[in-house]
Amino acid sequence: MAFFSSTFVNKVDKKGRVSVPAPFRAVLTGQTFHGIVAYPSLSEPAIDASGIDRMAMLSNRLDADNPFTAEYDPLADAIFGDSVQLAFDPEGRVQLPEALREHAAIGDQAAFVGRGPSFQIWEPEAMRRSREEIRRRARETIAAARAETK
Amino acid sequence: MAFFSSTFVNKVDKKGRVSVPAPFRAVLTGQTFHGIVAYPSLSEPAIDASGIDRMAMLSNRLDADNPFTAEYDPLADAIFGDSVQLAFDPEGRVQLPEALREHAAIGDQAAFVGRGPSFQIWEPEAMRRSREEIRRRARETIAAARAETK
DNA sequence: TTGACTACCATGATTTCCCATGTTACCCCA
DNA sequence: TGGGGTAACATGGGAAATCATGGTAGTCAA
Repeated sequence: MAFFSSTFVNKVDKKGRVSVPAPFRAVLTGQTFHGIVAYPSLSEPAIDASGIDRMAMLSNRLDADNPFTAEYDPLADAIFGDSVQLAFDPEGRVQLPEALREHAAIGDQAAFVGRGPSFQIWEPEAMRRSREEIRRRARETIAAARAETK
Repeated sequence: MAFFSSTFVNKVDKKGRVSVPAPFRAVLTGQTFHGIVAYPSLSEPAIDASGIDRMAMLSNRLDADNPFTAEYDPLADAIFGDSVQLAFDPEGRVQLPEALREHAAIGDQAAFVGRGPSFQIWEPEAMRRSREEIRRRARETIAAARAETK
């Protein structure tokens, strides 16, 4: 019943290792796989990630919802085909594969962004820009809603 | 069901710690997470906060929908990316992260303002000004309404 | 043997916990 | 009703544990 929340920026060392923020690791304790599952985001230059339990759940839901629809194949393919299980080392770090780092343009820093049941990993500057854009839109939506009620 | 009400001003020490007013803590007892959830207000220089149960509710609603819809991203980001879970220390204090303190321009004092199911944290002087402004507008609205009925 | 990966160790910084203090609010009783 | 006592609370500082990070050595496989 814990969530991934908040944002943490950690360093990526020469070997490609990154510390997963301790609060995130805490959320994952007790799961069957001691690490995270990661795959490239379908819509953003970021890495989507969560514990393995959620992947299992997603798999079930996808399968139950639409195993024969047109959307299933590409979706299932994108998610499970490109997903990687990254185990924690004794210090709670994971090794980001080159392909994932490239997708998110991650250099020597990685931003972990909580999203409730899952989280994302961004290149910090790209995340800042994306977030700014999101806030701008949110404010516009609010403003539009207010204008309507007048 | 209890509500956050009244206003309390407490000190922020060198380490960034603040006592959450005892009456507010009392409202939060019994929740699954012993602390508060805080995030920057979209429209004001203040910090919005509440217990974690409210977050859990939001999360469940989000996740019940298909997590691959277009609305999911910005919403999940706004709610969880910017929110922080702040645990109580044994004395009932929380540590306000630098980013939040900055957003609300909080120095060595913080004002806790009850808002029913949630509360806000302000820099005391900014809160005073904001309240004054709100009252002024309320008076104007009333005055305008009276003028119309004449 | 080389390269990649994993475990192990060291270090500095931060955070958390624990204890002490002063103050205020509340209660009980004479 | 006045006074003393007690409990709750906000606050401060120091100690201990946690965490992020960097480097080194060992292991396995190609």
